[in-house]
Amino acid sequence: MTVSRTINGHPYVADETARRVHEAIRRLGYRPNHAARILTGQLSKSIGLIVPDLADTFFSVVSHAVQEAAREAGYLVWLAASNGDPSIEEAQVEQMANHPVDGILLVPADSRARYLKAAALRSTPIVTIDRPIEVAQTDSVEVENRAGARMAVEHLLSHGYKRIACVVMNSHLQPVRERIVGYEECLKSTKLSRIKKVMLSSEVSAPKALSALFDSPDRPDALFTANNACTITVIKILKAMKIKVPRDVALIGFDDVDFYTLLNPPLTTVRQPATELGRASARLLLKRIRGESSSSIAKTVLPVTLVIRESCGCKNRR
Amino acid sequence: MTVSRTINGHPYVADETARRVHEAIRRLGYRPNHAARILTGQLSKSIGLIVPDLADTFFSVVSHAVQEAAREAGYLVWLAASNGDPSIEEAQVEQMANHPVDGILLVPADSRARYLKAAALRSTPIVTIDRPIEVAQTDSVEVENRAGARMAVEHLLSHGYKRIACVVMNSHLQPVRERIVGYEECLKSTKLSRIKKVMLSSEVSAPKALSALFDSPDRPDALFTANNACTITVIKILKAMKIKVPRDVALIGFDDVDFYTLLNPPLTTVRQPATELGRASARLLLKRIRGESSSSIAKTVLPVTLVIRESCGCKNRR
DNA sequence: CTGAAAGCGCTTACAG
DNA sequence: CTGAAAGCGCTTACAG
Repeated sequence: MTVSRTINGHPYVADETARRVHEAIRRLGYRPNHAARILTGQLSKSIGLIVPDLADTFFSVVSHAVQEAAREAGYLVWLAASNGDPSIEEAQVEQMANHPVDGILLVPADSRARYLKAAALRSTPIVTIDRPIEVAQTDSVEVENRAGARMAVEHLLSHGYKRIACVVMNSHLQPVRERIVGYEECLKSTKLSRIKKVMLSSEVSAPKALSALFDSPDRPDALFTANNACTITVIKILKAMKIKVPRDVALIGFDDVDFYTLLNPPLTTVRQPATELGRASARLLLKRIRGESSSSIAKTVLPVTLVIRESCGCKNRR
Repeated sequence: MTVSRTINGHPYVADETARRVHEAIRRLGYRPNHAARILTGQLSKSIGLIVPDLADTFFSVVSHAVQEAAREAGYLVWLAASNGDPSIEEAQVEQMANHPVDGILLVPADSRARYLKAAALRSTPIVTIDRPIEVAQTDSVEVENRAGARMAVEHLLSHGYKRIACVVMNSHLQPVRERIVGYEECLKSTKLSRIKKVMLSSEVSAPKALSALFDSPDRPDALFTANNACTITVIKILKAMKIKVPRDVALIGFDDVDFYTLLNPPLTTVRQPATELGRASARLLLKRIRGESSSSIAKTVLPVTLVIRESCGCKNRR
């Protein structure tokens, strides 16, 4: 008891006693057992983090930020990757909740997965990152996907491009759908360019889809690639097709990566604040855990910025 | 008690009883409390993973593989990043060990850090990834750094390059030091080229160091960049200095990244098996936890491969 | 200021 | 095959 009080810095421990306790702790190499603490109803001081793919640059940056914010608050983080499979994700949520963790940060593989409904109702608070859950209400942190897409398309329009196509992969993902809507809204409002969407279903079928696009009568003069995987695939294929950017076709991607500055031409992209996304979601979850946030759902939307480099044609213009 | 037996699949539970237990579990939404299990001396079925920087592609790929291997074995993983700071690392090792975890996977920020000596002696097994500890003995999984460097340098020599410089950042890291040794060994044995090492201490001072190198009388005709951060920095600077690769100087890097195929020219590099590194270390740790491995230290060294693309001059040659 | 008692939710070992 | 007892290492609440 006295040891417990000393360790936890409770008042009413005589200096001399505290000294002796510390001395004994040192001598015996005593370490408090965390599991026992949890069992008495203390917070576990741990949170879970589940992302689709940790090897993806975007998620690894988000994860790093989460981990850092957690550490600064004295929290440890459990990590899991779902590989985009909702059933793996469900099992991990379950395992984490039973451990128990104080809360879970989640990038859902599928924002409409059935299990999310029950999971959101459990006592373990959940905060979603990047992709809000569509079948239930939880705290969420996301990014201005629609506005970001509009910024990209408006920039292309300002260059005078007339036939702007939107190329996407993983179009089932909520943020990607939002970006498509942003693209459409923008073109509809200006009435300058026809809407043309190309869905790339896999890396294998992508070359065929793109060559069809470029062989069509209204061959695009600019592309908006709505997510990272897509941008990279498109760059590879354009290279193979010997289509030069921005001379033959301009390109703006969504989601920025350091490497893009090294490409030829350096890529113009809509930058998402990945680190801020991680930090903000961790902070929100910790607030929720501490019971500091109100009972209503908190929704944070972070701004994006257009990083202008050369693939949009900005250099040629001067 | 009967519930415990049923859940854990012990023998001697009447079918009818088991049925009733499962029914009750379902009805009440009962979840076993993991913390209580740990307290009775069960394995926690969790391991810790500490890397310097999760946002680094190499470590994020390793982490993804670790996480996957752990999940397949029914283990959960704690994640922490040290930001290269041994004192942060020490605190995380401590926190994980107290939790407790069954074992720790560690990429040490400094393989000579004092605290590692005591940490290696603790009952929680440690397996190092990429960087073996130099002040103590633990299981380790690493890569053929020396041989990899030799492969790179030999390839450059086979192109007829005479003045091959080795450029490094973070030369305090054990694997980087090994690669430098490999570079030196190779040049010494052939006696064709003088040893020339350039240490880049920071991104800020790097341009000056490189322009000094290229202005010197024995300006190099080929570069071996011994780690990823260095390769990227060098590419940026060469671009700014308008030095063309491989026309003006050939380049081979150590550590491969998907993006390198998109560069102009595509980069020739020594590829480390990052995923295999993660999987192998997780497997080794799990074996150690299960007491399956012998009491002696296990050291695994994984092979590397030279991925030949164009920055070494291979295309020009044909 | 210090300590004895009870309990967190499990499991092990023992009794029936 | 089933259950009562004791204990894992802590903390809370109570007594002194």
